[in-house]
Amino acid sequence: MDKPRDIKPSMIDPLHAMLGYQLRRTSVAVMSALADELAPLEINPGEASLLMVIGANHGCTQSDISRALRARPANLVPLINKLVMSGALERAPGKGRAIALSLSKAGEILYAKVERIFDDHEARIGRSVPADRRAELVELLRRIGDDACIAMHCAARDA
Amino acid sequence: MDKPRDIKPSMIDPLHAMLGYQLRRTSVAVMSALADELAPLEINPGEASLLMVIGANHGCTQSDISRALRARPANLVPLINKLVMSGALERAPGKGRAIALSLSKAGEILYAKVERIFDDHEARIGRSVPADRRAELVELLRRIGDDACIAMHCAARDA
DNA sequence: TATTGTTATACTCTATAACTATA
DNA sequence: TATAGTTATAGAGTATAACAATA
Repeated sequence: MDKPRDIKPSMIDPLHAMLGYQLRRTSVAVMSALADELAPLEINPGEASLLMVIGANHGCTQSDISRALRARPANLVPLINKLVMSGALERAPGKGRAIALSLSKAGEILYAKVERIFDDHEARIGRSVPADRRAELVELLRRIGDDACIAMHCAARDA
Repeated sequence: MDKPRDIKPSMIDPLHAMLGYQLRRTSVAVMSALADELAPLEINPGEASLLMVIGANHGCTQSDISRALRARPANLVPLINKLVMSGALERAPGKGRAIALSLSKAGEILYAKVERIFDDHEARIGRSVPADRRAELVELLRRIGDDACIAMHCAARDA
């Protein structure tokens, strides 16, 4: 994690007021904090969000998850394998080649712990935002992200 | 970049309302868009922010930059080397072992292009935010990031 | 054939440790 | 010795291509 070194007072930071840069800085700091909070469970944020999605969507498939989390199916394989290996996830045959994923008994227990850590984490990072403004902020972020995506695909199409 | 695949309507996204998750999603989308916008200059966002910092702080050193950008000095080496190699940066002897970095003539031209791309990029991603709210949003992000950092170091200290 | 899942792989980012050079 | 810079390297995270399995 970044050490909190003081920046030389004479330095000008031209990125200081930039939304894009602060988005990235904040995201890195927040993800790093979440990783620390999850460390006692010996899972990382990626595995934790996998558990959250499966816990809320019992029987969903790997491609359902890849669409929900916007991750490449290939990159989910090692995460799912680890959680199956550790006994948190169970696979059951699904339609076609699909495999339905669900939480085992042990998985439910882990899921409850992850859910709690996520809630605490949210409360912690949300402290700086007035409570009545949080939903608005999340919605705003979602819109900025969606617009960036759309702009990008337009650019790709025009090229 | 993520393909805009539709999520199955029956899927519940438990992360949808989470600030931490949307921060990350948005940051990834925005950075990816910036990378696309910078591609014609054959530099990436990291190299571009290096140029921005040096352009605004003529004669600064590598450790000044690493503090300003919160990057490891070791990770700046290949970026600086590339920009020196391409003729955009010049090195001059500084205090002690320090090296003062500045823009060459060619670097100034590249810097102007980068600055313009950054400005356009900011305008594009800021479109979703009412103009009178942008500074407030950036300040809010900065506070969330700083708090996450502090909380993390407290946790590390308490452990 | 279209969809799903898996393997292998490569590239980027980020982190640490160990080293050199200068005051 | 403290600070600055470099090298080598290891670990995530994320991307693609090629392939296998099922309807």
